[in-house]
Amino acid sequence: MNKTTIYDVALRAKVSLATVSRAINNPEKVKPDTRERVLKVISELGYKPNAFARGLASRKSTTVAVIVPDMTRASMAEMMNGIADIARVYKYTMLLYILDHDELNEEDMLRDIIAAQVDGIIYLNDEVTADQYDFLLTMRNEYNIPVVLTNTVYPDNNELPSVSIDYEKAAYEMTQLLIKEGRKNIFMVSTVRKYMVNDLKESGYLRAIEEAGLSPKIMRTSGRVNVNTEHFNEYFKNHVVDGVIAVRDSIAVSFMNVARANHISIPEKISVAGFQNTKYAILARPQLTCVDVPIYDIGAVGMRVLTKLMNQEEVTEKEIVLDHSIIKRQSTR
Amino acid sequence: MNKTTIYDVALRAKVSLATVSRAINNPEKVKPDTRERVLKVISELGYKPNAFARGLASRKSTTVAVIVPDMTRASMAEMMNGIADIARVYKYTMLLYILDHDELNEEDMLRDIIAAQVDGIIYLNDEVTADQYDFLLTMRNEYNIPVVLTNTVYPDNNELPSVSIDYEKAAYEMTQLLIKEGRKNIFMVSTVRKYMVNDLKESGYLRAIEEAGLSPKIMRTSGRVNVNTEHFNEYFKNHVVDGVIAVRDSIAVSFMNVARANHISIPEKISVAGFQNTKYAILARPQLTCVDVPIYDIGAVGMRVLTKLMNQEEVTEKEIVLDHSIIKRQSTR
DNA sequence: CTGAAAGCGCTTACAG
DNA sequence: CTGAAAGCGCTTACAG
Repeated sequence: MNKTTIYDVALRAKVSLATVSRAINNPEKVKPDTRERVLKVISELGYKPNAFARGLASRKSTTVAVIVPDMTRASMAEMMNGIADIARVYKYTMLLYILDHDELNEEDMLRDIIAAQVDGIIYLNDEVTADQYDFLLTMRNEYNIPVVLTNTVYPDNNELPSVSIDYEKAAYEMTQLLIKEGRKNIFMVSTVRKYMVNDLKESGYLRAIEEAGLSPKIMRTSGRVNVNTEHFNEYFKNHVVDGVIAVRDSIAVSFMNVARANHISIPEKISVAGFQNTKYAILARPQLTCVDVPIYDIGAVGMRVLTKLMNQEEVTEKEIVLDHSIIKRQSTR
Repeated sequence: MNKTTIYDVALRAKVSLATVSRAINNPEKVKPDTRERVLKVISELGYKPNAFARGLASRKSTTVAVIVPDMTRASMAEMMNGIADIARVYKYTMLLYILDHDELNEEDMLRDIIAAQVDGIIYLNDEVTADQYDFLLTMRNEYNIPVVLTNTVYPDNNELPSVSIDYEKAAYEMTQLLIKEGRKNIFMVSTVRKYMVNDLKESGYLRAIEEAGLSPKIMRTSGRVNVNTEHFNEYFKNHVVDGVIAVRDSIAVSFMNVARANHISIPEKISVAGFQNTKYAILARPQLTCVDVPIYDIGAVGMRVLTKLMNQEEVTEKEIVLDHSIIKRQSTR
């Protein structure tokens, strides 16, 4: 067990513990040769400052809270990788808070996070309710803890720094692509449950459709495969369709499955597109055309912005919009 | 900002800070009415003990390290949910350590984790190298930090508690299923990169094949779709095949895509099965028969075991094997 | 059942 | 550039 403490290092390096502390935290304040002597002892002893003592004394934790509302999102893992890689570079540890669906107790979480004394908060993915947004604002304004939103859409956000892509534009471009293919009856397949990010996709779709003088057709279904399969079967009996843009890859694939079961060939009869560029898109047949969201980068850039904020550096751009791209595959012509 | 401390509570409740501390940590040691008075003040003030001070004084952190070697695994998110739900119940906070692929610096991580003073460690998923295993043993034996492996296969493990399913048996059963369908040329499609969990699947496959007097055929390919598509095309030109069991759903789907491109009907000509029961399996056409791994439960049970160990409770079963099941869909007959 | 006091292992003004 | 000392906010023997 024999934990080595700062005293052990000081003793062996023949300096005071204050000097050891400085050698670690403010090396420039220590004379080069003593600094080296101290650092040598540190590595000999394998000394690592106790995080609690350090946090208590300095009021800094070099810890960030990663708040995840929904762990099952396909993009989660990839975004976490982006965050983790940057966190590693800047020596931050990640505290993971997965929101509980049953009872979102912001009050409790607030206290937990404050007790944990995190230096920053990064909020992942899509949905943030008004309550949650207020909670994040409280953290920032009253507790002075920097907050960054990554891949999170909040329409009235003009307070918190964010990193995302322009979903409205992406949907606009994708819709234009189908229009240029000559499609006239293009449906946007969105979700029954309301997601702000899907609202943006719908807006972009509507803008392109209206510009082209076509009539907008938005269908809302479930993300659950067995449910939406039924729904597609029923719905498209009575609707003419030659284009489908789904808000998620998996929904697009689900639609393609129904189309194939009904002997409707894709992309000959219907062009289909999705969002995200997941593995579903590549494994599907035909392979799915979709918007590629640079999810790793969103995480990495978000964490980088957070490190700047935690370090009191100036962040000029509040709302960072990364480039997306459209990946054309076999489901469109 | 005004952080409320234990002194504020003590003052207002007219007791010493020791009593406040006891009211929180050892309520039974405090007279009921003082206890209630203290707790009332605590909730009035919204007091939450500072985690650092607490950790420093008590040497306990109510924090567990969740070590994730590979975040991109499909099972990751679901297992995290299981862990998080139980962690929440027992009031543990999760520190997330995502291993760096480039340089697995166990030494550094060990120091980090020790510095963080976690009460327990949970190691997720599949691979653990000999070095990593040694590292975990060191944590347990020298630093006295309980460790639990979840869904992690280590052949020589007889030290660390683990929660998993019996992959050998699952593969054995799946192979038997295809044999009963009358398949004679059943391939196991495994990975080029060596994974211990896939070794187990191969063993189970071999056992069933040998029992049936058939000849074993193991093919190894890449998990990357574009690579294995090529590979499948090439390989099966020269091989007779009427059954395929892939070590992962996505590989099975990839194989089905190649089969369809070559106008080989599934399951008429070839039965195909996978492992995990991911969304790929359901979105594929035909829908994929596969082994269902109760991944949420593995996480939840693992965390539960860890709470017991951290709480010095006895854990009778060192190696917990949860039930799996085989989900028959359209890719087998 | 309760309080005074030591101590956990650091950081950081303050002197020098 | 370096050291002595206070203090961060708790827990926990030790008395009573």
